[in-house]
Amino acid sequence: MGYSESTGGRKAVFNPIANDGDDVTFCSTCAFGAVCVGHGVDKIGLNELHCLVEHAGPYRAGDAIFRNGDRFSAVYAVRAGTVKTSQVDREGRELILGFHLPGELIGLNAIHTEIYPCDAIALETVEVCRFSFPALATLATRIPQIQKELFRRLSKDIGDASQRIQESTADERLAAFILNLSARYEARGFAANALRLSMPRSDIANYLGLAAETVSRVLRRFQDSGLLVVEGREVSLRNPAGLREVARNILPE
Amino acid sequence: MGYSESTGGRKAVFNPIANDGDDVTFCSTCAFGAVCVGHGVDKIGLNELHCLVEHAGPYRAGDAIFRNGDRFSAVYAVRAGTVKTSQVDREGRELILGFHLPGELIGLNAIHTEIYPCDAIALETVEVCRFSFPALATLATRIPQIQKELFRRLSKDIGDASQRIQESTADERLAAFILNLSARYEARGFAANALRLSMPRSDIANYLGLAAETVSRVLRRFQDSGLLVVEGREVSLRNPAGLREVARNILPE
DNA sequence: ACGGGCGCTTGATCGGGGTCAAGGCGGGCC
DNA sequence: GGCCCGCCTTGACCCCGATCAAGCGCCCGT
Repeated sequence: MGYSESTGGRKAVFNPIANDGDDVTFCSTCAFGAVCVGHGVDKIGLNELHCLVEHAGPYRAGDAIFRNGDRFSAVYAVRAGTVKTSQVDREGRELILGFHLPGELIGLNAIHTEIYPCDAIALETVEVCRFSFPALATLATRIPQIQKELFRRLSKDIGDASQRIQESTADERLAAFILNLSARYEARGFAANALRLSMPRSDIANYLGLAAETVSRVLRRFQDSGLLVVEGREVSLRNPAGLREVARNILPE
Repeated sequence: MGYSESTGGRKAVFNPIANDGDDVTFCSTCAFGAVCVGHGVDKIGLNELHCLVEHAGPYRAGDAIFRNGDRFSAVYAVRAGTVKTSQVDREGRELILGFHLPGELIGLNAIHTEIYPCDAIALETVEVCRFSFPALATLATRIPQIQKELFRRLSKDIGDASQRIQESTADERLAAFILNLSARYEARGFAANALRLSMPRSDIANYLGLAAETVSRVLRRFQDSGLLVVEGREVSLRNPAGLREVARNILPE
């Protein structure tokens, strides 16, 4: 609600670069919204982040934010839309690393080699915030809360990737995937029980290590047993507790 | 060579805490050896790291360096021996996250929650260096090379975990596993073509998402086709190029 | 309105590897 | 020294999900 109402103030901002909204609106869905507002970064820190960020986009579905092999220079926070990151192995097969919603950071896996190890592709209309990494790292030395938040996000990505390795059945994986998306949408203020998949079945299958046909069949079985209703890419959760039961084996202890 | 000869100077060191060797020897196999010696940290930075580190161990096989659920307070660099990190899901099944050789950092995946999400268990006699994380983070704000090295290691862990997700056959996984171990041993100055597995087959199987029986069978097949020779936990690579060929599908592009 | 293509679904078959079962071997402890 | 237990191996069987194949429906462009 505050979002649409605040558009009237869009031009009365102090931020000289990414001034498409006032500071609260600008960061409310942004990667650093939490750290700025919630983790003790003061007005000055917020200001400095705003000076650092560059708003980029919109990208259309299929456009690349960065590409495998590009020289690493920045991390990006998704601001709107969904981004998929993926690699291609030497057989030409795609391996999808993740689907990234607004507020999530991409490019962190490139720090180590200074080369992006994956493509970042818009799945729908996408806007991002670009943070020059050298500048961000320098800022992190001056503002410990920003350093801490970077450490946190890197650490979380390790845990998330580890979680995906777990042995499990197609049912467990798909249930966990839907629940995970649902939770992330909910955390962003969307309905928890109705979500729109922004990627084709084949991408879901690839991400989960399944065949597209299996995704289709399992979704149908979930629907037949009343767990959810699927209509194209729209999914309505009808029995979240039941889904959680199906996924329970691979949810964190 | 310089190692055994330097023992004569063991007591003539400036480091007040972890003074079991001179500075070069102490760090030569340590997580921060590279950053101290190779990435531009000067004498002062090295000194500061030395003041921060606490040498711990020896741990015997089966001992825990830390446990799932423990409050996160420090990261550890393996100094000697091999450490496995593993989680237990709610069905009681183990999920092995990694095997960590000397010079590798463990505990980075706990930053995010401030709770260790896994057990760290010694597979043989192990010594570690403990770095209080708050102190390390503070030091990182003052010494950018240390901050950078932490970012790098976190980033690398993300990439490593992502790599493991890839669909692949038992043969590919096992070949890649052996080659990976071989390369890591070689980078630490050990023979590349003769290595000792420090974990039981069941742990290898768990780590690779296979059954122990499959590991056994595939190793036998590799041996029958002349790729390597297995004798208990001793593995001799006889045809590394052939192994690389088997693993090629899942090696980075 | 129509054609075409891509994404999705559903069915049929097949195979890699998990599981169950039964030894063999080796090392530690009394 | 001998026993025992845990690790490893080998064999037989079977199941989940991949693959192959066919058809459907929706959207998009002309």
